[in-house]
Amino acid sequence: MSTEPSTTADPHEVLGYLLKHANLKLTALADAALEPLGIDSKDFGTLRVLAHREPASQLQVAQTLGIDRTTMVALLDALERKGIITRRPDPTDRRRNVVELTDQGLRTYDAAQEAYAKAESTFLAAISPTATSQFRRTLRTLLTD
Amino acid sequence: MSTEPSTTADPHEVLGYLLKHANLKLTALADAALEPLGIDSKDFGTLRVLAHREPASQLQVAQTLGIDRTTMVALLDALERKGIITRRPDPTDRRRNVVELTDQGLRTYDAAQEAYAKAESTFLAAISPTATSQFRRTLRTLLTD
DNA sequence: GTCTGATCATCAGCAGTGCTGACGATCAGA
DNA sequence: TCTGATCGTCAGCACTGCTGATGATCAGAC
Repeated sequence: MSTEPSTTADPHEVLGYLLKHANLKLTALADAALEPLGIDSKDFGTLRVLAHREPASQLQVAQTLGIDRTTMVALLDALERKGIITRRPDPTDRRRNVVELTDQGLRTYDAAQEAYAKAESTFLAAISPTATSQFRRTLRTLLTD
Repeated sequence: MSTEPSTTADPHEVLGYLLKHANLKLTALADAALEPLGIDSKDFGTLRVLAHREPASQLQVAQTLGIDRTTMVALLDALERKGIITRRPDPTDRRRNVVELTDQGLRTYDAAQEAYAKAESTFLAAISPTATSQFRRTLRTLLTD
């Protein structure tokens, strides 16, 4: 049986391939949709975290996104240069930077949210709403395992 | 509505996050399972393509895997150094290299296939077989769109 | 035959990403 | 006041994937 593979004959059936390319496709769609706003899907992830939390430290944001704290630095540098976020020392713990959306950042986020939703719809256009929520639920289950 | 986001409040709900981390988790599991064999999940993809085709040119393999032809060079270099594949000029078109599994490569592939299947099962352990095939089908649909 | 344009594998170089390890500043507790 | 830990930052490394160039080769036009 192990020398007579059948179901794995098509590399396109392999989960790793499917996940990788699904991710690539969605990212490409999102990046294209967000490009007019001057941000990409990675930036958008950061904005989303900031928009839905109390002003957070850099580390908290990074951990929520699942990226390294050193990677977060450059990401925030770029967003700060664009006037989308601000950093200021946390008065209660001056080791920390409090990261917040600026007013402009909030406007950018609102526009970005629409753009991203559109990209996600495009990505999901081929499957039904039921299949979509099932898909999302499955992914969540696989991760929280 | 766009200023009152609800379903997107949790960054972990976002498709991009879910896909990325699902991919990361599966890759980590597969790499760990394949590590004793001296290969990783990327190498395994190459082996699978080679095992299920007529001896193919480098370009064909790269296109099947969806990676760049220049990336394929280094990948095959490593596999050749390990004695898993061979390259020889195609007699009918000497611009091409015919890439083939060696006998050792075939043995490695057989072992790798079992190891990878085990990793995939671990990854999918939390969902039912029905949900698994549904999941696979959905991914395929999203990509062939 | 001989050009011309295309194809293939390779290589150098570049950009993006993520990591480790170090640093200074700061905090919390002994 | 010490000691050890934490946070943000930075330099440096590794990995990946890309572009653009090169040399060898092929196929078709003439």
